[in-house]
Amino acid sequence: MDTPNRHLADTLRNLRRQRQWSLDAAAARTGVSKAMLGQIERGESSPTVATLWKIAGGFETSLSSLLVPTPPACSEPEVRRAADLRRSPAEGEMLVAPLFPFDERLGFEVFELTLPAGYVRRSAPHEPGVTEHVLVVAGCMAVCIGDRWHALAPSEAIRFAADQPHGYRNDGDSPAVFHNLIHYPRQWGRAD
Amino acid sequence: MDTPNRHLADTLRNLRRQRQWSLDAAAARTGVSKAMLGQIERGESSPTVATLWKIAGGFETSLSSLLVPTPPACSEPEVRRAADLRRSPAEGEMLVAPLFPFDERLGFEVFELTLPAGYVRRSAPHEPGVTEHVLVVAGCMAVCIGDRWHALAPSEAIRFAADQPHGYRNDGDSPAVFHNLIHYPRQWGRAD
DNA sequence: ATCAGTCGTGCGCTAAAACGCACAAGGGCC
DNA sequence: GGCCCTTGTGCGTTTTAGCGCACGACTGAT
Repeated sequence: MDTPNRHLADTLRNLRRQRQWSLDAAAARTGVSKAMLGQIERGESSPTVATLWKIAGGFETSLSSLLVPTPPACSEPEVRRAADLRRSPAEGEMLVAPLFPFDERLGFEVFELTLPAGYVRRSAPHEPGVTEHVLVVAGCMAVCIGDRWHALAPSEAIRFAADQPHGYRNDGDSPAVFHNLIHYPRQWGRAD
Repeated sequence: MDTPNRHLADTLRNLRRQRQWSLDAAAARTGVSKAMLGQIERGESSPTVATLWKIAGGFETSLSSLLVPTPPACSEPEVRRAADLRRSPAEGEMLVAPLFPFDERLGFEVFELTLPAGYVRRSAPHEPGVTEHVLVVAGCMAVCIGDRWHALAPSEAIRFAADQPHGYRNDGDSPAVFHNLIHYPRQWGRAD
């Protein structure tokens, strides 16, 4: 399988053309011979990590951008209407409205959560490296991280590592609403 | 400079140990000889992209994770209190409260924006690949993407490519509040 | 003259096999 | 029982051989 070599070939050639560098110029900047660069650009050679590192350095770019295709940003605007959001909750239960599902390119997902008055929820830890954000929209609530509760008012927010037990609690008399933004550590360039 | 090889060596050995695989087992799964794997783990060899691809495949992980150190997630919870948020706006001006500044590890930043009644703002395009999210907290507003306006009510949201002219408008009589989440394309493994 | 591609050579990556090491299971003996 | 030696097995390392990466020099084309 030479998928990464193919992509490497294309991006490297595009990068060089884009900057109007000759093979010699690129060789001078990267410290890699022009012959090697030419072969890589044509997909005839699979460079070692060491030379790839020199190339990335000379081009002042990242290793990853040379190896894995940078996913194109979403072109069409995506709107979430109220009609899409209202998930039927059991009475007295938490209401979960997915605003934006997980997107590989962005690395996170966003929910709108509504907690009935007095509601308490504890969540199991997520995978290691997961970061959760709570942005209070309305109501008075508290977030539990580990064993400490953090009280939050509207317009306040908290960010915490979610790979530990955590929970939410509504301290007020009216429903509490908050945006829940969960970020997962990126896994780029999966091989299968 | 052998920084990536050093990191590759450590992470590869850790990964294998963590899964309790012998070199033979790893060789069977990756299709790379155990001798090669041993040398790479010991930092004695700089593998080619092709073999690195096979290794990533066998370990069911990403190329990037083998090459660049995965930044640790934030360990201490970060709270944004109301006191931190209130930026003094000129009267009749837009109020910008930074909730979470840009974080290299997460790739985005979050603001809370408040638009006075009738306020209209146009923004210049961001860099290519930037994705913007508008999550309406209160009020009736509209978002302009390119030349089209999208009306939004509370609890509604929109995601769009921000590398084009865009703008916000408050359609109601009361201030409109929304969370603004801006994602920047990641650049991993810079060589310098 | 400049740029891209090719040729020949050496070194390094890569795989298969052989090696050394540690540990556990037995087997014979006192 | 305790003891020593052997055998076997699994693991990581080292060796051997060759294929391919990587470079400098050359050629051709515009």
